[in-house]
Amino acid sequence: MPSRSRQATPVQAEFDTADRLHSAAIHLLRSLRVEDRASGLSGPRLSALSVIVFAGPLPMSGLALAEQVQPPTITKLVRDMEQDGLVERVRDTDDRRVLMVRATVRGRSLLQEGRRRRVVRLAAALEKLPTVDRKLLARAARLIDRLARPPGSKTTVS
Amino acid sequence: MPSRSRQATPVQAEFDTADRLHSAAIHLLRSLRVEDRASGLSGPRLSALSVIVFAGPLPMSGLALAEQVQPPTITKLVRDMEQDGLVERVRDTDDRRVLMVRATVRGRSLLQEGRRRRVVRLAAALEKLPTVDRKLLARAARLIDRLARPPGSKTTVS
DNA sequence: ATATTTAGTTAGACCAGCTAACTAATTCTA
DNA sequence: TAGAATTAGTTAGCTGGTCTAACTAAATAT
Repeated sequence: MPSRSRQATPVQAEFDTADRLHSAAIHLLRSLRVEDRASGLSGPRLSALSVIVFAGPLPMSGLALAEQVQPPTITKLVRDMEQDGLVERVRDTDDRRVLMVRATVRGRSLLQEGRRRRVVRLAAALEKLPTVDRKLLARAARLIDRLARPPGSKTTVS
Repeated sequence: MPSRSRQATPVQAEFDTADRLHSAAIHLLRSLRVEDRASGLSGPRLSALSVIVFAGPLPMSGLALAEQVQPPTITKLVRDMEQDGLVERVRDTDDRRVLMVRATVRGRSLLQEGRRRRVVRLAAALEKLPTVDRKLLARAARLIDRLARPPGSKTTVS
């Protein structure tokens, strides 16, 4: 629903792009959400689990940072995922305040499955696109992700 | 967190792009969410209000369609927005089952303000990008949005 | 005239996010 | 080294957005 540029001043152009990107992201995620219940892995879980699998084990705080959410959000997320047997929390022996989160075998395999499910529809749509468009989107995805982690995000994660 | 392609088979390539796009979208929205409370317009509200302003007045069902959510979601969203004086619901005189939603003056002006706030950080980041990248993202945004409305979405709504 | 369909709502559940206030462990400092 | 300050994480309690199932009311079709 963006693109209400009357006469695109330079600034207006970026603004429109930003707006369009924003609403595209909303719609994209909404359309993917359909697969959620099927796999038992929602977007946030999927995203967190992915970090845990590929960058873990890591402390709760590290996960919060990587996921750009507040600590309590992670507490709840990880607690629920632990209950579902996807991850485990292990007290760090050096610093006994920190809890390391690591994926279980089940978590690992569900991640593969869940990612597959969730993006499969998108991947299918992608396949129908001309090669140029696909390449464009591949580059765009990287750009967007960088854009979305602006100031001091030095997260190694992905 | 994507890009775990060992050897990119054709299918694998699309899968990776899809995955990356997915996680880019999550991160993008999270990073934008910071501005939410400031403007009082969350993502969904902003998106819906945008539809209402530029494609409205329109029936609840039309809004649900445009926003790709179930009717009850719209009921609540619009009810709350009405309470906040952003929109009004008017019973259609022809078909007295339908409720037309239209933006109030306040809604209109808050939309401008809200969009500005919410995407301003993104737009700023965009400005720092080389022109090629900006153009790429502008095209990508359109593509993504189309991708996200797959089968029979003939919504006129931008 | 009744049955069916359609538009929207209500009820009730769930998940994801937040802030504020807390506990426990660690580190700093006087 | 005792006490203060900091840091990691949790709990409690709120808001918002989403869903499905079951409903009401209006319109349409048989």
